[in-house]
Amino acid sequence: MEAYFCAFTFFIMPRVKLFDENEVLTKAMHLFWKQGYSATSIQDLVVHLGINRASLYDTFGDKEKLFKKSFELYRKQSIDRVLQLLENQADVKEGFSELFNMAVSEALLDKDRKGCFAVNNTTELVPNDEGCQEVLSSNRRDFENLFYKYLKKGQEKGQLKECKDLKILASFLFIIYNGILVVSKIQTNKKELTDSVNLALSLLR
Amino acid sequence: MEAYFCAFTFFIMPRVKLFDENEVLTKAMHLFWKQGYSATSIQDLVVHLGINRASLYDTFGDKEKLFKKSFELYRKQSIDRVLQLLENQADVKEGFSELFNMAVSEALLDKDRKGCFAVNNTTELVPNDEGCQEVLSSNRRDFENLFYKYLKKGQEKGQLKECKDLKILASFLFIIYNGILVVSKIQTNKKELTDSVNLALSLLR
DNA sequence: TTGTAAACGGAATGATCGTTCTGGTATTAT
DNA sequence: ATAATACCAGAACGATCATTCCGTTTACAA
Repeated sequence: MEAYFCAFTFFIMPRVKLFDENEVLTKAMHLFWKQGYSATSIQDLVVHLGINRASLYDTFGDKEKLFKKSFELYRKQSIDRVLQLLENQADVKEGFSELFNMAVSEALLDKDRKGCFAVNNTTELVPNDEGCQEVLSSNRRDFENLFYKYLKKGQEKGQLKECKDLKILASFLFIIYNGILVVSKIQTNKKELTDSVNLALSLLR
Repeated sequence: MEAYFCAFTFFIMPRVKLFDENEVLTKAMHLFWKQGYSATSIQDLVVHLGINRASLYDTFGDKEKLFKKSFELYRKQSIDRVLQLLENQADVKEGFSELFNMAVSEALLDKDRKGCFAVNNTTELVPNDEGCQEVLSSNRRDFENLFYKYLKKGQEKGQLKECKDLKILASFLFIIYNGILVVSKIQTNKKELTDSVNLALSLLR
């Protein structure tokens, strides 16, 4: 009887997790996105995430680990969104037009002026954090590859008459995308932004 | 005699300043540029500037004032450099080519990967600091106006055959410039960067 | 009921933050 | 020599930082 009892104590599973880890991580993502790594304190996180300080450490390790997990979530979500947006648009030029104009619209609507987490991360952390550089390099590669495949598909459908090097075109579009994400944080005139975007898109012919 | 003495005590000028304020400010600029505002401590500054903690406060007020003065210095220097670079190049397209390629070269040479202080400042501070937004807006306007005047001059010399809206072209070039400054922090392949730059410049015709 | 672990509020840790203060030294015009 | 000031080294301030720990409550499977 005692042996029976001891054997089964290993399988006791008391109190399932109450808060949703992904939900909490999403909140952390938004706070880091808005404030950056250095300017966000654990106290900020405790208040904003709505979970206990100790639970935070138990679940995510430490501040840096939580930040990196938050950024990974952002990265995944943002590339998924872009992928979906482009896949839903059969015309190449129209696809990039939607992507860039969406970036502009969202930037101007966001009262927090968070910008793009990846860009923010690039400027805040790259000088000192080496591990971060790899993540951001992967991010750039992922976007450029995504752009490239989309361009290729459009080319095969005959939507690009001028025979440009699509690799170059993809990295050009990534540069433009980043430029838009930065400038739309300080330029609030939508027309000026969209005019510039359209000018850039005139290279897709 | 006593009256004579008292009158002249107003004109006693003991011990002239030993350190050069501009020299110290330049050092502060480089540190803030590299590390950002939040991640730079007063202790960092004391060590890096080589002046006493109290002298720092006597001379510059507080951390925020020192940061803003540092950024103003950067802003002035950077626009002066760009102005000079463009003025020394009679051909519009060649001028922007030099500007963008210089940005790429400098980014790849800088082992600190500091990027552009203005871009860093945009991403780090805009969400929370309102006074900073005005400075950055002025910065954008200054650059776009500078670009516009340079384009105008080129157009009058017949260097731009296609009749584009030069205001739009100027803000497009500012977006590209910002994009280059961000992407060159994580993209270390020079050829890919310059190829993209050249593609963007093909809009100048 | 009972054992187990999740989650909690909140205190405590030691380090570092920005800032101010103290006291002493160096320099300069009188 | 003297008065005035620039500059320094370093201590001290209270606040906040990231992190750990404690004691208690909660929920669930056995």
